[in-house]
Amino acid sequence: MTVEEQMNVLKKKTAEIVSEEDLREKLERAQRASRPLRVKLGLDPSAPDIHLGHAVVLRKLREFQDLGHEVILVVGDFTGRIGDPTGKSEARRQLSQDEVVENARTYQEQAHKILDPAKTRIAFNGEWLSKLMFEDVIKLASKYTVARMLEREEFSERFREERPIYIHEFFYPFMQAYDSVALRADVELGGTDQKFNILFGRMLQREYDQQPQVAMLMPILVGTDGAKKMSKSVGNYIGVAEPPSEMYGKTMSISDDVMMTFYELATTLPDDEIEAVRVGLASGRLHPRDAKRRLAREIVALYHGPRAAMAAEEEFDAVFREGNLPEDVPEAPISGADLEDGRMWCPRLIVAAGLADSTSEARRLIDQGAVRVDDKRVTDPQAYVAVRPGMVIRVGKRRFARVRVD
RNA sequence: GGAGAGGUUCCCGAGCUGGUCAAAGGGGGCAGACUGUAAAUCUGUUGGCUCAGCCUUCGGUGGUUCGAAUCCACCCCUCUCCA
Repeated sequence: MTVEEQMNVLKKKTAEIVSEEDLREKLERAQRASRPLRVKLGLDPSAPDIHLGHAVVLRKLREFQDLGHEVILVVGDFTGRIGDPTGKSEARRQLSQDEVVENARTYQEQAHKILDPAKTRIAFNGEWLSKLMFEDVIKLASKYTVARMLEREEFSERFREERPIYIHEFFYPFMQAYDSVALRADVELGGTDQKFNILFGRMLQREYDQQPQVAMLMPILVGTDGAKKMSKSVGNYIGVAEPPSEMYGKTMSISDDVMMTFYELATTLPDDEIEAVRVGLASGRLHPRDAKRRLAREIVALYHGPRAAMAAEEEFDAVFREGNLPEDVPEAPISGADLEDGRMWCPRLIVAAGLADSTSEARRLIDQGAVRVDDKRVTDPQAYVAVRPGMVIRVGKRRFARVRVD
């Protein structure tokens, strides 16, 4: 493939490239020397579930792989023990080495749903960062000023709002940048929120007389709430490893406003088909619900195949449009010893079945008319329920349990 | 080291001339209604406890008081200014 053709593939759906000229030059040089580019992605090891937001970046990496380039996933085992200020108003919790290794394993497994495992290398940045001496760190730190560090939105905002910024957080960009130096990265990918860190890598590579890496910044996907960036800690994410029904349901729960964004960033539909959906919605010929159903099917199919997507849709319709029970209702073991005369106080039963955290919460749910036992609504928080094996307790629309008596 | 401002329930943020405070308001979560879907909107709810009552919460520890998120002492932490 020619360099221009590669450029066209790589530019597609990418928010920003710093700089395009550098990328073109690197591609040309790589082609002449028939040496693949080394493309780096840093992974935060604190939240091991890969979600659709990560997938945007991973798909771009996949394109690099398909163009014959080399992908290196850098697991921040070292940085994970420091905490990344990105997108956080507070410093992150520090992780133990065991947690980091376990998370990395999960990451790798999930990333391979998108990446080509044969062309993916995993590296742990502790490998080189833990070898640096205090003297080395001081030298690194002497290359950058506080004022420049505060250019970073995250820091300046906290500074302005008089919220704490800990000194060690300033080292995060250095560490990530040093990763690029250690790996001699040609390209680093990340969300647009990673711009500062990735550019920092360019700066540091120059200091080490390396050709600065190209920053490839991918758009940020909003979460299911339609407001904040998709992230595990906010809890507004759709994970690539989630079961089809969960994925389908979560997609159906996004607000109509962000539907098109999801079409663009979370599916692999060709541009003209996405455009057709947009036009259909705008003209009113396409019902928003139907557009969202299709979106949900596309997303599920991407990770579980088209058959699972159809099945998820059928189940969704059965459960939420018709109010039926889902395919597999989780079993809740109830100890026979807790029964009085074969009966149990309803709030207690709900808690025992794992459908509420406390009897207080269960009482409230009953008061609110959310509880059904075998399709019969329970309205009295004092009620006792005759417990039979196989009976189904439903709390709200989404929580179910089938009773098993042990 | 000195001076000042703060630390409140999941988050933000009132309260802080002592009881009427399990603590306003907003966000988020959950539920109900409606519906076009786990959209939107509206309403309710949001510490625990077999619950018209009781128990534990307002940075920590002690104290004053019949009674403390509210007053006092000491300690810990954050921010600002000075050095």
